[in-house]
Amino acid sequence: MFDRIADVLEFKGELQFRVLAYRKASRVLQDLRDDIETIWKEGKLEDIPGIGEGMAKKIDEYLSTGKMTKYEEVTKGIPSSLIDLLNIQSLGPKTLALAYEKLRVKNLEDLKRVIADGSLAKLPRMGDKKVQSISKGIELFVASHERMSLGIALPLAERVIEELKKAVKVGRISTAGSLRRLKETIGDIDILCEGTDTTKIIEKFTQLPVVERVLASGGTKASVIADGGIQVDLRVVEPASYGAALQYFTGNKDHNVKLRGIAKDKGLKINEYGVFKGEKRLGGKDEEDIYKIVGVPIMEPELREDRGEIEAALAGTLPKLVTRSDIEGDFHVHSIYSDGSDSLETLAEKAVSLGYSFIAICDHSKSANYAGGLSETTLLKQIAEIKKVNARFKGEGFRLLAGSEVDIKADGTLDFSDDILKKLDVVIASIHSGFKQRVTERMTTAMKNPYVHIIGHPTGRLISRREGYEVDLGKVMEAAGDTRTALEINGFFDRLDLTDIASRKAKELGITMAIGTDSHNTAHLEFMKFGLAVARRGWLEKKDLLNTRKPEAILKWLKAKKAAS
DNA sequence: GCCGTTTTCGGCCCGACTGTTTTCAGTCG
Repeated sequence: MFDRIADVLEFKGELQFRVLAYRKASRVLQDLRDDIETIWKEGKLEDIPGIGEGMAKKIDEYLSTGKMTKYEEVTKGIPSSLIDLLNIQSLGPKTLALAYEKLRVKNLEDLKRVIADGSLAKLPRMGDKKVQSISKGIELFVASHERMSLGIALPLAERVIEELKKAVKVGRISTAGSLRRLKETIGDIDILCEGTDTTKIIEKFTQLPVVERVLASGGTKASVIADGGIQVDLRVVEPASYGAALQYFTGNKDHNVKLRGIAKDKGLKINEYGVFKGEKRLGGKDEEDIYKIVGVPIMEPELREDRGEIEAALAGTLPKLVTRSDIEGDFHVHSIYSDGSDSLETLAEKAVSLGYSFIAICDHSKSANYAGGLSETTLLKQIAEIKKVNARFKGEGFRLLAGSEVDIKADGTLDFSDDILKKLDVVIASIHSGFKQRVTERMTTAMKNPYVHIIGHPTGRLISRREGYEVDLGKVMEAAGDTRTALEINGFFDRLDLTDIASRKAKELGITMAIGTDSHNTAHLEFMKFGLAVARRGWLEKKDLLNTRKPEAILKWLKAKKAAS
């Protein structure tokens, strides 16, 4: 609602700072790790940075009565079909207001009409070229205005960088923006590169094979649409400014605003070319320069979301984030026994090549007909084969863990009996059906079972496809703490579940987490990088993840639950 | 609309590109 208010106020020409205040309020509420109702009941709304007296009153009114007077006042008489048009590139609030006032444009159809009949181009400060770029914006708007998942964007960005390196000589080159922060979804791909012959680099970039269409192209930057309809922005800077530009374009916006504010208080100015005192550039070649000069310890890109990382840096309490080299293995791997496509041996070989000391084979359980779930008999057969494979890999310091991804059925019971479960090294319990049926209760019951070690994909969301279960994550986390059950960070890029914010909350509650890639073939094992991205964005350290321990220590940890119950 | 402790009023990050202008407004990130 706050976001919508911001949109409408902007459309109405309201003071920009007020608009920004609403946008910021919207963002901090979305970033909350605790339930807003809990904070509200404790009377601590105004403790949230960005929420002042005015916003708190509006939240209070909404939570008390279910309506918000300000929202109704602001949006009164403004059709939502009109405000939706602000998502069209090159069409901003000023132009839209003009079209609304002069030409009574109220929706996409109207807009298309005034473009076709030439009346939009005749308005003041409008012309054919402007209308043309709005037309292009409409095409993009209609085709896809959804963010793409990290799992799609990252390989595409890597491809663009490879092509660019082949086409022209460049210096340092990196992804920037939300992609460098490894956010779960990406709006557009930002690439930054270092070079002296900027004109040539820009020119070659716009001619790459992957480029479908050029949106804009200037002396230092260009925007194109690449295969698949995603926008790619390239920015070229000279070596002395590369670090400053990398810092600047990595963001996020609120992080940068805060850092610049700190710089400003010290009489310094940060822009994408460096840190300046008056006219004098104090640094900018490397990203570290910027933070160092401003007096804020540098932090990893994944943390730069203005979620308290600058404050933590200043207080010396930044987390030492878990890294890829800390990871000993993967907890969630499917094999050819259920709906995976590779054998136990092939999976083991790949895992060894990744430097792992274990992977847990967790195929589906018997009720999962859709995924070739294993019967008790087949599961026992699989356990026997795992033992054989382990004998082969013994000398390499690697072992398969025998596991199962056991369904929590719609009636709340588990798909295998305890007699079966206790034969396994590791048990993941997951919900695959009955998404709206007492999900929280079913999960907490499953956690009370001493043989259940991990809850798989705890919210069930599929990025941009499915909302997830009706689950009270707060209660699930409480139960995870009480029963000493781990929660999964599912690294399959469509899931990324738990999310970064939920993972951080779980960490704060002292809950251990386990990354599982939900692999269905050897290539999927690489999705560990996405699970790791979530963990790092959730401020997780080595100790917070079960994956960072050796198999013997893991088995000890897993068995301890049974011993304690 | 938020925020601060040198301020409860007056700030609020900064610059590139485009197009319509002939000095700048609008949009974007």
